[in-house]
Amino acid sequence: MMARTRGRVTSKEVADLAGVSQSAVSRVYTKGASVSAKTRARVHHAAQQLGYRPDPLARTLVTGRSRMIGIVVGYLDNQFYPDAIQRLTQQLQVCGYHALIFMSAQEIDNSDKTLTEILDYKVDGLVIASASMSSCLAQRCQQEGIPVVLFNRSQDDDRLSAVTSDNYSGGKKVADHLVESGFAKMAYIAGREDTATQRDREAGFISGLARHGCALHSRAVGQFTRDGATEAALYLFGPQRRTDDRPDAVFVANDHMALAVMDAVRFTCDLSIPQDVAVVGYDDVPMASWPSYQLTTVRQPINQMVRETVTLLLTAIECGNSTAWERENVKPRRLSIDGPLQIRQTTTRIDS
Amino acid sequence: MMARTRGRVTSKEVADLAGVSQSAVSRVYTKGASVSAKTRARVHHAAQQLGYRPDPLARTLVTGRSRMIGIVVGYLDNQFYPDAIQRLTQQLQVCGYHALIFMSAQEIDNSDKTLTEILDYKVDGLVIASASMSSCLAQRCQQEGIPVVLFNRSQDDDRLSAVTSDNYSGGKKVADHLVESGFAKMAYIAGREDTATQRDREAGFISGLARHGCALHSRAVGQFTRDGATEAALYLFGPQRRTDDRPDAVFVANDHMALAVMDAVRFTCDLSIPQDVAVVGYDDVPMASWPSYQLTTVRQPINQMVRETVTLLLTAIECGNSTAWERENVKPRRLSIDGPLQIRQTTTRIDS
DNA sequence: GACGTGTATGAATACGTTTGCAGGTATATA
DNA sequence: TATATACCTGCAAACGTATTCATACACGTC
Repeated sequence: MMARTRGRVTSKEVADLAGVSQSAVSRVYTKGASVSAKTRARVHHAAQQLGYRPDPLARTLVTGRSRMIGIVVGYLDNQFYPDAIQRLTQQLQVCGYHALIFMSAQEIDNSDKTLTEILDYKVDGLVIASASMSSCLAQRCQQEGIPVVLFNRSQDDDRLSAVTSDNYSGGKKVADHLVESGFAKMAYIAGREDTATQRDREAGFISGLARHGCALHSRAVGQFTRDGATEAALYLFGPQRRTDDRPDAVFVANDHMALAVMDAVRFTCDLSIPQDVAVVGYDDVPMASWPSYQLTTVRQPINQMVRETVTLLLTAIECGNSTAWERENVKPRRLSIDGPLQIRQTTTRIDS
Repeated sequence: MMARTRGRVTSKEVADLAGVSQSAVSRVYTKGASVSAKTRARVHHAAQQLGYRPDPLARTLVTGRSRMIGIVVGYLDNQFYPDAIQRLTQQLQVCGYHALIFMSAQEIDNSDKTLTEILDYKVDGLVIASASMSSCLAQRCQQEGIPVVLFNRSQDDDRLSAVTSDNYSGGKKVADHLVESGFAKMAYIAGREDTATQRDREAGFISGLARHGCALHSRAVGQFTRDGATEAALYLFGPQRRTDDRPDAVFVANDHMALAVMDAVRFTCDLSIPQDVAVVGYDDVPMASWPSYQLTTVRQPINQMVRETVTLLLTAIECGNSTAWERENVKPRRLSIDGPLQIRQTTTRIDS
């Protein structure tokens, strides 16, 4: 292994050492090309000797494919996303792709600029896990011909593929569980009202309650943020609220908020969980199972979601040329995967 | 704004429309090149009309600079890292760079493969925040001529720049605080023994204790993982330990572990914090200030660390050519930034 | 009017790779 | 032996940009 002092080793140098043409060494490294066993061996030997590795950028320039997938994410406060990113990255790596992670800033115009920059880098596909992404991006990607999959985020625009858990069904399961556990005055703390995720979870919850002849007792909006959730909890359970008007159970639109709600309920409102209030979340982030919280929650089948996301994206990418299949198989698909209710102590009635 | 149906708009097309040479349009987009106001205007106009954006990959191919910084990170379970990544990404974006995030897998050989892949993508610099990175990577990067900064991770090999908080001083502050608060039997739960971060925090703690005439009562290793910390806590505070041999305070090498310790102490060992045991962490992750924990901890001055990291990296990158400064200014620097002790309720003696 | 100085420009080349094309060699078939 | 077939191989042209070099031009200055 001979180390080059300056610059990279090029395929030309390998070719010279191996006594073949530059094309030959290129073909050795391009899968499916026709090359004899003899030259392959000679090239491999020369390459190893020189420490040669093909330059992916140069390759991208001519092939148009970068083997890079952009992942767009808003904030990483909510533990669900680091977790998802980690698994997505690994899964993509297994398939020979690399993940480019972008953080979309809060402002709309800025996120549009971010998108443009992503596209400039010629990613082969895009996973969008950020709620704050403007919807017009869809059009632009479609236009540039790069596949997009929304992750844990649906949208009205059904020209985009999306992978989510079955939010509606999840909400329903929560309703069933709470009613069957004997809770009566149900509250809901919503996420951002402009997201389908929020709407579906709430709709499922309401419909589930209705099936049992129940209705929502009260409602507040937490915007999917910790601060928002804290505020919402104070509105529902704060001292200004009459005790007989206080909900005895609350379904919070995600765990990130639910943990904040639990803290507010316990330490600011001085109430017990679940004796005074039952709490249910959504996601099953790692912290939900920590002893301090033991939060009942709908588990997002994250491994399955990741697997489906990658599959969807890669088939879309790899069928991008065959015009016959193109219309058939690349047609946007919307997967919603069912996740189980993980029952823990925040909803466990203590019969005393 | 005329949308192209197939492929990208090239500088040649812009040149043709503007009636200038391709060189001219290139010069318009390369800072510091000499272009007349007239042609600049014509090019801009044509570019806008066609929706032209320079291709960063092609640019990289010829300049050798990608304006990309690789960030290598191990796991994202520890909330400190998502937080750091978020800020690093934003700070880099401000400086006109993009962050490529890589997750180094657990195995050593795999992490080496990861590194190779990073270098293939021609990043201009590298931030390494992963403890599991083999040290030989240093050599390889130095050799390839790309600057590296270790973030929150020091190393024996002093050919690398590193930005950390002042771990030694932090450990000392913890000792001062615990002694002054009246605790007597001090325990320590260590991170991975092969990291300088771990060693420095412990050394500072021990030395601080010594200054007050105290010594460590007991010690366990948590490996920087939640499970490891739980196990360590059970070893120190589990039922098998005689009450008079039980530590009354424990300094845990980071918050990620400290939260696990608190859970184990409270819910498995059935002890009160801080009445039975005081707990101190390191990092000041968001959860440390949540009402459920209220963890006393050494705050990492993360904003300052990020700023210094970016500065260090970018000066190294941008002085890479001038051979005069090169030896002087690119010489590896090791910054350790002091962080305050954030006192909360896990160490607040209740005088009863 | 000659001459230097500085700026603006285009032609051409390089960056490292893939790939269409045409030729070339070997093996198999008639 | 001639011919078809398959498989390899090298040449050369891309991909989209930055940059060197030589030239052309404008502008003062002596």
